[in-house]
Amino acid sequence: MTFKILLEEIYLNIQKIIDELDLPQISFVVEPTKLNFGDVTCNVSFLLAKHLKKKPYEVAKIISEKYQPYLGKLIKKVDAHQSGYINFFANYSQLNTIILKASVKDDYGFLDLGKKSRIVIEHTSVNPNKALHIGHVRNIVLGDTVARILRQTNFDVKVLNYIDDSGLQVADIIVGFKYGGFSENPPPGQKFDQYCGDVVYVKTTEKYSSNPDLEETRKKVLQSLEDEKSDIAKFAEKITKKVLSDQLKTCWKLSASYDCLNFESQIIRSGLWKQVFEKMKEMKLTHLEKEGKNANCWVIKGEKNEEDKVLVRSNGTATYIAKDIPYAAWKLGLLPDPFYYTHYATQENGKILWQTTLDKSTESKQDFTADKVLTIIDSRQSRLQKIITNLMSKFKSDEKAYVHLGYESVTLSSTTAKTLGIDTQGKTTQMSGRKGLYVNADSIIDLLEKKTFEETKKRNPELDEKILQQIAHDVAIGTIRYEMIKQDLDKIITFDLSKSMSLEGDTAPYIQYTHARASRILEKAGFVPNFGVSFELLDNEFEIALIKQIGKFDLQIVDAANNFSPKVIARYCYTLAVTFNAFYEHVKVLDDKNKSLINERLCLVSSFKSTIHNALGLLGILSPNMM
RNA sequence: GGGCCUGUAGCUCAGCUUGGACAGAGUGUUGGACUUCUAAUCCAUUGGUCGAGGGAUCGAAGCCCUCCGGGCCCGCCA
Repeated sequence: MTFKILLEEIYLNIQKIIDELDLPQISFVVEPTKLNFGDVTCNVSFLLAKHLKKKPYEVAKIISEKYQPYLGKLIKKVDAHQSGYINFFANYSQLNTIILKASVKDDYGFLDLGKKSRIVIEHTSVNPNKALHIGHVRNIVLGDTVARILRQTNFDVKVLNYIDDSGLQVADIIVGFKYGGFSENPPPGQKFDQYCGDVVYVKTTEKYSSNPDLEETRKKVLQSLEDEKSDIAKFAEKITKKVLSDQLKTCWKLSASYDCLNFESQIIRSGLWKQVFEKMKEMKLTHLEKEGKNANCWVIKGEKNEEDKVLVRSNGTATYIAKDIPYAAWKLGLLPDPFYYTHYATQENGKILWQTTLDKSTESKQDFTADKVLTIIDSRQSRLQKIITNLMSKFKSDEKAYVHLGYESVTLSSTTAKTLGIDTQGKTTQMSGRKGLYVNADSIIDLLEKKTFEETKKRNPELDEKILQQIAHDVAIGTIRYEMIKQDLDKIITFDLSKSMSLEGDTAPYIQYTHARASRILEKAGFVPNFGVSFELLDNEFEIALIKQIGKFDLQIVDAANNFSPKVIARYCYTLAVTFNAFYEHVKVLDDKNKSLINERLCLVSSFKSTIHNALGLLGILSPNMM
């Protein structure tokens, strides 16, 4: 029972008034006020003003008049404002108790939007030939956060990580190992994924321009990758699994987790493509081009002015997109599942991570398909994703079955590019794995951990090294996750090394710090606050403001879940933290002489603490008790 | 040439889905607050023709149209 209930009650009552007065049915909004005009506001009078040919204020007066009988327990006053808004004033002596008691329950912020329905999310999906860079981190954090929000709203979420282990980028490092003379062992101290990406991949791709033979070799390697019995394929499997294992360490460090790893090589060998291709032919979604530049190719017709997309080359081989289509169809459960599943690892949160296999002798069948699929890939792939979305909507007869959640990429600031040895003349620049121009995820985490360790030690010199390290880690991961999530998906993030080290203002540490402050108050109080009281003493502006914010948690979750917009939760966390800091500054909880008041305030602090903890948890950010 | 995204304070961004009450934050500037529940904090100060123009509306940062600036994508590569 929270703000949401308030809104719903007012909405229903206004609807009743509309019916009673026989007014036209319109879709009005009841929402929390942004400014200091009561607690809840409604725009119905603006909308009705048009139909009734009256001024909004006149309509507001009529409706607020009619609302009088509905006033009572939760709403004590309704006011028709000059501007035309109808403003409602909550009865805090009642609402306080309701919100505070609800907020400390385990299920606070758990909403049943999904009704346990299955949703599959794919994210991360990094080529297994290099270490993760800061751009991949945006994908991982976005995907993981959306998964957390959907779980919180009672969806049965399964997270997939697609491993493109048979693509060109993998072929590149195989060429490097087999024909470029690179050792299979990295120099001491270097992670294998970093060695593959920073050294083998970069140096091998450099050689192609001066060595055309090597490019021929790459083509042959690429072909051999598809044949599971070839030595190249076996070797590649060994290498990519090693890279993958290192990449996953980074993902786990970022608090991300998965349910299943899907290997592209197995999708190719499974024969799923043939089935989908036949289906597409039947449904006339692809056709064989007779003439023109795509003669003898199977193509998908472009919409309007868009180019046709080649599916099968004139030599009969399938193109890149022909690997993605069966995978998408498989995720939607449109094809019989050819895979078996083996245990890859048990993750830190206790969840088992499975991996696909084609080996029938292995243990089990699992189900990682759903009627609803969310694929998280950056918007540079929007065009391809749009083709797949269209196809899937026809297969599934559902426009929204397959959703591409796109986001803008992470670019490097010119100063950061310069530290990597590239002069971009003041402009930001796209990262490039091939050129070795990127900021490595592990190294940025390390830098942040070092910095947060120093900051924490400065404030808590008496603390044990291990505890300091744990706090530093939680704050560092919080910082990087928050930076990746706080802006909208369609905004480019310009990554700057020095700016990313900021721990003040609108950052995770700011928010985490409020949690530490609240913990300390509760600790110093020396007793567990008693919630069995009426909370009528909490009536100053800081207390009320804080209770109000706490009561808005579930509204934000609904918004975030419906729009796949984790930023909403990030903004909520920040606003809630700001409100708490104002309270902290102006209300000395433990100083008061009135014991009952201290108790009620401690309840409020406790309520805040658990709400901010839950809200940060949705972002995959932990809340230390000390900082 | 076509498609997608974007333009709000010096800088980085909310607000736009659902038009309505003085356009909000952070950072930066300048000044102030730690014998007090941790100053990773708070308070004050400074700062905006909401890219430009037009349209519909009683009313536009938001909706429609045109233009301008910036980014990304458009291979029988993956």
